[in-house]
Amino acid sequence: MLFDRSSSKPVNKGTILQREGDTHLKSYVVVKGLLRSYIIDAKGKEHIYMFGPEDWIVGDLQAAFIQGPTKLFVDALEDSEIIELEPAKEITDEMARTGLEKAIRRVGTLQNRVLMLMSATAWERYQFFLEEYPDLYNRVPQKMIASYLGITPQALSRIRSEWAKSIT
Amino acid sequence: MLFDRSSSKPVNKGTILQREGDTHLKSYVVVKGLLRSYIIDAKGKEHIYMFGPEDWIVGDLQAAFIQGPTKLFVDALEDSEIIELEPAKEITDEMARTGLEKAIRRVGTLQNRVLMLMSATAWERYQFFLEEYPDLYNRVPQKMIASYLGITPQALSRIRSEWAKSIT
DNA sequence: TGCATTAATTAACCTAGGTGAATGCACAGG
DNA sequence: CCTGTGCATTCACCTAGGTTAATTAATGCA
Repeated sequence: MLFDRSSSKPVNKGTILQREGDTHLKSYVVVKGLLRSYIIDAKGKEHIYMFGPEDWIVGDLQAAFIQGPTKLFVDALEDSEIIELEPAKEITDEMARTGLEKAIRRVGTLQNRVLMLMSATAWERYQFFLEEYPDLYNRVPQKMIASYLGITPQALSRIRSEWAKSIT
Repeated sequence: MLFDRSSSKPVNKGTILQREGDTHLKSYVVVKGLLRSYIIDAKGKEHIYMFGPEDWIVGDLQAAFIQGPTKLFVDALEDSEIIELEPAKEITDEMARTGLEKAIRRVGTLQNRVLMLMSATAWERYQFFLEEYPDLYNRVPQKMIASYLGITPQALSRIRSEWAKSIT
């Protein structure tokens, strides 16, 4: 899956690229840096849906495809370089093919995540994160890792300190 | 999304259509009846990944696409009529288009599920199930609903009895 | 450089939901 | 018609992780 890297544009850390309710959704190819997508639930709590380090594609595939409003926010956790993929009026055969591949890769990621969330303890979830995003554990604040795992920052801190003890 | 319903074949309740480790994976269009897919985790526990009532497509999209082995089992919870979609050697433009639509629909379902699993209490999960599969609550045993929600049958029983009390 | 804000840690306490075990039901097979 | 097996329910008990709050460590930012 190749993109024209010369057309990438810079976004500063903290920039919000997509908000809940937005339509005409783009997708974002991360050339450099780090994006994330997240929701804010009915109780006002933030839940990270996915991280987007280099080479990942971030966006709401589903809402973009059906041209409905999204529930997901997207913002930049680091100064980044991204390529914006415009929403298509007309889907070409070529687009369907590359889109299929992207969508299926996403299904795989989500499938693992669902199975993980249904069966894993907090400690196992942390292991899962370390495998899924090996280079992120010291790039993102722990409260965000916790949010991604569906646990509190305190619980994550506990896990890490027990783990540190266990290897002494 | 139309299929040739005349080519459907019957499967008996209890038939296992796909096992962990299988390759050359088919997808199954449910014409009538009910399938489910599930995993068995490292501790030997069964977790239902999705139900497949009428008009749903069941299978491991990801593993089928990359032609790897699956982690998912698929079996029939009722006597059913299904259409088997063979794994494709060559993906035509037409297949890419319909496949894209299926994959994206699946992404949407999984996205909701992830967000639900990360933020919802057992009671909220049950509500979610009732909305997602309105006609299934009295078609599948409660222990399977519990397995789908990621809670124990006892917890589901508690929820239901509290709910029954609350409407008295 | 200092001040203000946010992140991480730790500890005490609480609660939702898990575990194990007992009981009653339902229905499948002989 | 009986009997076994598995499902649902209920209860007592337990524990992982949530909550609240205080303390310290980082990280802006002026």
